[in-house]
Amino acid sequence: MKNTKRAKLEAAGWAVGSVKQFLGLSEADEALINMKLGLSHSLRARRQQEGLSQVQLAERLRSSQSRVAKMEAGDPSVSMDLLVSSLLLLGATSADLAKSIRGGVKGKGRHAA
Amino acid sequence: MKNTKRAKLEAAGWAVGSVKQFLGLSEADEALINMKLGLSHSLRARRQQEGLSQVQLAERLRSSQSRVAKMEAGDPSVSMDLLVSSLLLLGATSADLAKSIRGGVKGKGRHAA
DNA sequence: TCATTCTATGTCATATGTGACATATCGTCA
DNA sequence: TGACGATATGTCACATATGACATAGAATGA
Repeated sequence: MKNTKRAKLEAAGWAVGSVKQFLGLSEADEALINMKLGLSHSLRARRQQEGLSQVQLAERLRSSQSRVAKMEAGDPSVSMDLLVSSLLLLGATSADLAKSIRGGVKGKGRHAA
Repeated sequence: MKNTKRAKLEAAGWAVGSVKQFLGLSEADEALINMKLGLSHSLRARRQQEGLSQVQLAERLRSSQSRVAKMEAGDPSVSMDLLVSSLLLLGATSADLAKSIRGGVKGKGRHAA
């Protein structure tokens, strides 16, 4: 993963999938990104659900606010492992994660195709 | 992740979950490991389905035989990202992955509790 | 027995991810 | 306006994952 524009575009609310051929993304790359974005959004949703700030969540995860921000932004520098283990620490079940992964990005995107 | 005995035990066919308190594993750690094992097994299943050797699969993935072996063995050194992207390259869909993740290890384990 | 093929395991240099820090942006309230 | 809290972004030292290589074990066939 190199291109950073990608994540920015997507985090900015693009309908994911629309940027596929735009950059040289393979189907697999695209799918992986979608899955990660699904997890990112789940993470933010759960955090807000619990009424936590990024700082508070970072404490629970024994991480830092900046990393939490990056997780939620779908930054290419965050691994799926980190997203998943964070969600698990927030109480998500395997079934929850499966849903996030399968559904990819759920939030009604602006610019929807 | 540090302990390597863990993966060995599990790869050896233990009913996953039975080793939980045995080592100092949190629920989250355990869940993550289960998910990874589910993916590992899916990978092996798909490879065999296609009649590929580990060497052949490694070529497709632009990786090496040893890493494929480690992926399939559930070695702690392999990331979820690698497992997932490998499965995607093998043609798995998001739904397939969701299933593997949700179900964790599927194979009827010996030593079942 | 020896070859051959496939898989497992250990090690290493390099690539990538991570937490931490600084700093910027944004919104809200006085 | 300024101050405050929350979030975003860039950078860096250190940790971990990765591909590659060597080598060992296991299974099969001659």
